[in-house]
Amino acid sequence: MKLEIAAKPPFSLHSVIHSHGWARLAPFNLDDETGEFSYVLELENQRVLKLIIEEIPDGVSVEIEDPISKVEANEISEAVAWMLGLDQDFSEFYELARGESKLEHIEREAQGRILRSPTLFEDTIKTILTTNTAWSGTIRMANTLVTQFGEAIPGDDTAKAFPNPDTIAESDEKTLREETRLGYRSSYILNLAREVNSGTFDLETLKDSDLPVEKVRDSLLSIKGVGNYAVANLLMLLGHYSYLTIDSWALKMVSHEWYGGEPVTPTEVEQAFEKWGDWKGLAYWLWDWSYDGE
DNA sequence: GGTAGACCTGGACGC
DNA sequence: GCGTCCAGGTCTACC
Repeated sequence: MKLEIAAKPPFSLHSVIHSHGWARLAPFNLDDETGEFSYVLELENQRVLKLIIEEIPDGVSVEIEDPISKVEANEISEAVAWMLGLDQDFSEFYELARGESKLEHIEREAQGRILRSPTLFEDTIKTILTTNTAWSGTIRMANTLVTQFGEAIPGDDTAKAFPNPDTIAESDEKTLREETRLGYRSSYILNLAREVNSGTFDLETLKDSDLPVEKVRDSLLSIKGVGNYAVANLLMLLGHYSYLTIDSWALKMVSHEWYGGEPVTPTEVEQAFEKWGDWKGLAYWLWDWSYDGE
């Protein structure tokens, strides 16, 4: 079974996949040898399917091994469209960026879309898993979480979906610490799963909320484990670019780019991108640093 | 409101 | 082998 989903041009699946590290976090999978890009999705009816996503002339195709119903096809199409930002329009940003040599590549390569998970719950957990750890640690923790708590495709225990809030909520901090090895993040993730599962916190409504970005930010900041860096990352995934994902890497890059290697503060990083207004988060993210950080 | 210090883990590094 | 440091931060107590 193969679905075809249109994307607003210009579009590049390669640019979405490489927009950040998410393609390396389970249940995404990017095969370095074949180039195959896939995601294991659990549908609302709890059916678990592997989606193989490829670029086609006007968008993407999604290959599913087994037959699916029309309702399931619609759910998959909506999920993939969200994950790849197929409806997103960056023409205003492209126009603004013309003439800036450090951003001259973005329109040519159709950059701007940032790969995201089907749910904000999954992206929030993954963002928490990026904090205060090496990237290899983030990959390990996400993989263990999926392996330990995710629903498998029938007959294939190696392919599992991202766990639902209820599955994690039923766990406990000891298990998350000692078996999933999430460290001090265990309590953050357990609290979030329990709040979402109980309905205390309706996280998913923030995906298409009419609230001002400041209100969305406040709501996300109320999550334990989500601070300034994490909230900026989540806002960027939601399509709000007025905050910068200032982490230790950003400080190093801006220091090298404009301050001759001298230490800089988060305020100075903000100032460096102030001219890009509501697009500054994306300008920072897509900036050609051409400095490898070594 | 600003800022030390603690926090899990695992890989890199020096000895 | 072993100890130390620290990585794509955040929270809390304290001032």
